[in-house]
Amino acid sequence: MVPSVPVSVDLVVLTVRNQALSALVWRRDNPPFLRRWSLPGGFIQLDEDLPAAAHRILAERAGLPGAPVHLEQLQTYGYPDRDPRQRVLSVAYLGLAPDLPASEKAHMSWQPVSSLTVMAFDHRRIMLDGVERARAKLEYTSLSAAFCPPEFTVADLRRVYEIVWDRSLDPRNFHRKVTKAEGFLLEAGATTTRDGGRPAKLYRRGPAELLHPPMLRSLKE
Amino acid sequence: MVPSVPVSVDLVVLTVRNQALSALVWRRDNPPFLRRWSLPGGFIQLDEDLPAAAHRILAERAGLPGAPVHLEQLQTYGYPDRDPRQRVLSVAYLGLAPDLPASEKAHMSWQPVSSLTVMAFDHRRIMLDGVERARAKLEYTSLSAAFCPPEFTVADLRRVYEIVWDRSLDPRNFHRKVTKAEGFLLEAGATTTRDGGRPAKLYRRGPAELLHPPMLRSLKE
DNA sequence: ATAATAGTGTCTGTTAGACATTATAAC
DNA sequence: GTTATAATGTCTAACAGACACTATTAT
Repeated sequence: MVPSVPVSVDLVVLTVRNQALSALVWRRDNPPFLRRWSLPGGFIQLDEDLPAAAHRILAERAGLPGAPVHLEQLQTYGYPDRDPRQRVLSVAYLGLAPDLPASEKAHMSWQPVSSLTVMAFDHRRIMLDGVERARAKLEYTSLSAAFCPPEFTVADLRRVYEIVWDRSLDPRNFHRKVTKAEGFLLEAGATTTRDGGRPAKLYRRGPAELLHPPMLRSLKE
Repeated sequence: MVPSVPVSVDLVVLTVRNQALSALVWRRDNPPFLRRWSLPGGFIQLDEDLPAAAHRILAERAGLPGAPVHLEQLQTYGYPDRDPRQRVLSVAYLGLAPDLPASEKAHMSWQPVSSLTVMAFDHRRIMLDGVERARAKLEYTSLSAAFCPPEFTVADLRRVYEIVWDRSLDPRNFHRKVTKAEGFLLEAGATTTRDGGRPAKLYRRGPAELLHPPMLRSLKE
């Protein structure tokens, strides 16, 4: 006799908006945790793969169909009373997105991570785990570009690092490191003066997934 | 109506034995995959937490009760037909252990990772994901010491890195880096001449979990 | 012209990797 | 003594961080 458990997929979708690292959340309109912020999620269907469920929930529940979101599995949360109604196992996925137009769904909104101090279930823990994963991965992968639109400047990319890490970075050293890292950035050819001053070159994501050398967040401020 | 799925916990327990990175596996004695190597695993019980299930399986199924094994969640595998009999979601855990006495269980043995080219279900994929996680974590955490007995020499630790990474490392540079890394090693006071030559100091694990600076596997051999 | 931002160069201290040398045991 | 391994030291090239300087736009 093998016990079965309902399995949900919950999403920690992060973006950089208004100078703040923000997560996609919705306000619950039913008990338990009525009116608390909650991560978008849903139960997996029979014969549905986990990544497929994550993409379906991103489209249907989160209201971001077809959005260019990097999705990767985060962790699985399973202690028995994390949902007071019944035991639910939750496979969390981490999504990184550029600053998108608002979700089409009612009750769904981007909220700064720092403001989400109280959430439904164990969703705050899940969200914080996702934030820490994102912070760590910016060091040794090229995922920072997942927070940017298809074409972006070095300054755009620097602001992503500064906001996600909550640190200021020297623009000149950052420029040198990021343009020297093999396969990180490809010149798009065009420039922009949207930020004023000398025109900035536009770049696209390069083929590299891992950064050599990595962008280390040093110990000092 | 919420679909439920049986959930198993499978273990990738790794150790360094006979100059080889080895995993704890057993030979299946039932179909499907009769006689294939398989990871130790079992279904979670009602009201059982995931880490608790992992420890229970380590003791009962793997035959290593009370062994000093570092356990951490690896990943969750859920595509629908990974078990041909019925859909099973598997939460994999990674375990790192010193060279232990053999498991008490029949059919259970340590096999070199490189020899496990064919396994039951998707267990080879799971095992390789665990190996890659272990390789990566040796770089920036102090987990290498989890492969060592409570007291060990710098040379012991170096052999762990060399075998897990399949690289040779310069003993002198390794010694300098590892003894300078803050909180990595604590002198145990004693020495040993078990390897011949000048007596080597014995160390214990220090309090640090993260290494500053990290032990990078460089690009070159 | 001034202001603002982009991009390059220079200097210095730290670190990685290569490798010489010394230290302490067994035989 | 020789041999084996441990531990320390030296040198050089690469890199991080601090910061001066030049380049190109808008006003």
